[in-house]
Amino acid sequence: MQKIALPSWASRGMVDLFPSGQIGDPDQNLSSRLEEALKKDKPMRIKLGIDPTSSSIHLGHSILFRKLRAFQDAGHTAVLIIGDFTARIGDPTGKNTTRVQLTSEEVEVNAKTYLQQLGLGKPSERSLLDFTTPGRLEVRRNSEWLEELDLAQVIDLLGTATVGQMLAKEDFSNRYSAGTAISLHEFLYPLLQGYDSVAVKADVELGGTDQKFNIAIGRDLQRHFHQRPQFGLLLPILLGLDGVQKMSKSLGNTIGLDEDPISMYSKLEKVPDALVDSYVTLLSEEDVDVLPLNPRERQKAMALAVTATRHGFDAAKAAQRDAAILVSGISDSTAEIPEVSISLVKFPVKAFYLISSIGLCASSSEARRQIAGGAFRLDGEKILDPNFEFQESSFLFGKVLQLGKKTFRRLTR
RNA sequence: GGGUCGGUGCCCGAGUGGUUAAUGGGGGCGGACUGUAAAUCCGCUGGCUCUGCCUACGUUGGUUCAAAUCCAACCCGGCCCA
Repeated sequence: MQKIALPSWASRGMVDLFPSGQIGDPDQNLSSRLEEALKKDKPMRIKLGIDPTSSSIHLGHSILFRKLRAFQDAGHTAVLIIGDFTARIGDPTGKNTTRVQLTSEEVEVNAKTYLQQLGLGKPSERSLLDFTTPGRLEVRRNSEWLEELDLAQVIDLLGTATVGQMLAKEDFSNRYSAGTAISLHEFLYPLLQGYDSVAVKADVELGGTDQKFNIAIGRDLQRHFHQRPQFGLLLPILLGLDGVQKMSKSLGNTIGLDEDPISMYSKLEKVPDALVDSYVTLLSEEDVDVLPLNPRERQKAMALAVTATRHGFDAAKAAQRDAAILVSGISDSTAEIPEVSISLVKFPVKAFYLISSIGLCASSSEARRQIAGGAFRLDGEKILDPNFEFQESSFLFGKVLQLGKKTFRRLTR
């Protein structure tokens, strides 16, 4: 049997696929399985687990969803697992005291926002996942089956893995040798995630490269429960805006999926050069070969392409134009700037208070500092006195308040 | 369970009775510079409609005119022993 190449929609951006054997066994070869599925008109089941501990999704998450969508568009079934059970237990990983102990209500709220961000209720061409075509999506919660496990079954699960295997996992071994605590139930996590694969009879599991271990455990468990083991398809972890660390909310280097076109575009266009190609491959439909060679132009083209996948080409183009205008320091009445209403602000108002009350600074103290540091402009003119009083709200209507080089708010009624 | 070391601001980490909102570094934010950025230099980095007032050094109590610093109990973690 000869090797069948993986279609490009599946291989784009992929960093690892296992097993990837080319021998006659279709269980060893995803290409054959995809063909087989089409021939028998039996869609493959593509698993992706999400952790509803926070409610907002950023571009880093989206690369997995984009891949999931590609499988959907090829006629397969996306099985989206909301890890509500695991989230409720709380992730004990952090050495700081903030244990995320979410109630089931909070998890539900997060899950709902999550699904909305993925495009629930939106037309499918603009949404991240296809929610509408019948048979293309299953949304499951792992409490469905994890809640049912009794101790005997848990012990059975624990018996499938060894301490040595667990300690071989990179983060466990790091923490072990660094002397930081590892709670026993953390060992259960990979097993529970693996059991999810059994429960939904996954054929493929998608994940970041850091998920290799957990996905492999899923294969072991499926074999243990006499199922056909899943494939693991790994995608890179997207690096964040700093270009060094992975994109993560806690590191503050993210771009939210929901961000308006301008801030999305302007964050993207100043991503480090080294990241540009990977952003294009992972976050857009564009082909890196057609990008301009000049690094600055290449960044812009990337920012445009990526923004377009979320907001459409026209909005992205407008954002590009507006971003250029804004950075030049001149406010232009046509520029699309996020608006903020000042109708609730009581006048007269001091500058620092106005700024903190519309949320441009986290606290009034910070607003004072930023003003003193020359960070604020109103219609291009620097505000230097935190205590400057604006007498009338009408004076501010339509004006643009600017923090630093990239944050803008148009003040409205 | 026993011994021992330790828990400081977003993170790391100084400080061992008295100008301490707490040295220093990282990160973040802002300013200058630049192809935006990076690098570099500079400033800021607890809160409060702020010439002042609050809250902060694991928790709770105690000693003292005065405590992150001393004492006690408790909680949490590392290591060694069981």
